[in-house]
Amino acid sequence: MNDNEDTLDKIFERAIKGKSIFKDRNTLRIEYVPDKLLFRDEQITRLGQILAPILRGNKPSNALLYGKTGTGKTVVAKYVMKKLSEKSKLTNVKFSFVYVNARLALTEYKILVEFARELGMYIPFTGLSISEALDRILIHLANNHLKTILILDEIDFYVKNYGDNLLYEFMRSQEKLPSDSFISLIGISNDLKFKEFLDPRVLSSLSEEEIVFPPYTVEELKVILWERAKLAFNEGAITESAINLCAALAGAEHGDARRAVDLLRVAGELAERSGSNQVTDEHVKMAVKSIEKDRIYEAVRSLPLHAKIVLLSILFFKEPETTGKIYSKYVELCKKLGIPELTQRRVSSLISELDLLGLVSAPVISKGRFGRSKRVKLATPILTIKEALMEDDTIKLLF
DNA sequence: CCTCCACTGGAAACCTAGGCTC
DNA sequence: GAGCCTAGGTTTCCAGTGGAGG
Repeated sequence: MNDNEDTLDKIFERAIKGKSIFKDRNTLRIEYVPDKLLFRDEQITRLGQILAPILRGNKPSNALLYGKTGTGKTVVAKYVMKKLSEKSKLTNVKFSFVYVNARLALTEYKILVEFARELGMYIPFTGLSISEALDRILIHLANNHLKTILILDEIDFYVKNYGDNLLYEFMRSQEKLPSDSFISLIGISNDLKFKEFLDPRVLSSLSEEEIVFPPYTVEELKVILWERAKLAFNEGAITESAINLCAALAGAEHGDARRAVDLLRVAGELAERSGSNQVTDEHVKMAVKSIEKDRIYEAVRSLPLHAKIVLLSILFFKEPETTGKIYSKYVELCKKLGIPELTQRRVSSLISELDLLGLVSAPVISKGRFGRSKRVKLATPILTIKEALMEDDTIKLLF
């Protein structure tokens, strides 16, 4: 029996016996909201106090939650909203809460589209002005006497890219709404500096209440992971040192619980796939690599065609190259494909975008007499990028 | 100290897809 | 269907620039 057969055999064997590493892998998903949130009592209480007035039909203050990624902001917000919804069934007050992630929505307009969709109304994905879209939402709220709490996640991303117009409109929306409906805004931010971009009026209104989420310590992460592991894995399916390693790796960054839980999930999946019956340190180490690879793969795959061609052009050079050189290569590739090429100005922007995604590194350097340009080189394993680029039918023609 | 390369990156104009009103 | 609107991507234009070589 060779290794493959051996592995398959183990997997099938376990499937038959109904025994697996996981008891309930859903508890390790990002969206999962646990019944009990650890080390966040203070924040939960504060947010609860802030939002409680809605149970009597009054408008809660706007609030701002901030802290680094994976410090529990989103999960606390969702948790409190869940509890609040349950409580509201006992009273007559009807309200809705809407969760929108600004970074996933991408544009100002799409935030509104998302907001509307969550309220159960339809707004066309193009064709309306922003103010028209907002007006429609307000009319909908007014007609249905809706009290709404809008949780705007990654609000810093939105403000940095689009300014605070929309926030300002939300703040002023009360003037256009009857007294029995309102929008309260809960902003969630990874970055405190974004306040500098806000108009003072918006700032004072948004940060009527502020809740800070400190990073988890490694010790706290360990406890959190243990709690999750108990729900997710079968008895004895994970070693203590594997959990500690997850906690240590995530703690080394900045106490990122999301990353810690992610590591645990992927490590579990890898262990299961390899036919092992226990998650060990080795699986965690493999998980680190696997997560990084997936990230790159996904980033490349979702790139628009021209960005992919630019990336491929960069791939051709072993040494760091200037924008000019890469542009010539890019033009050459476009000719081969028989598609019209973009201007160098645009390609320069595309390179900057690839830099932002972390796929390439492209700092601007000066070479004195020989001009000033970006120094472009890959920042990620070439094989992974190649593999991901091959997925594209058009790009494939160039290999 | 000055020059001048090979761009950078801001600003505005332009194009396209789609929805609006009448 | 005409004539209007907007968002988002792109092109056009161009002033600005860090520093090696003179």
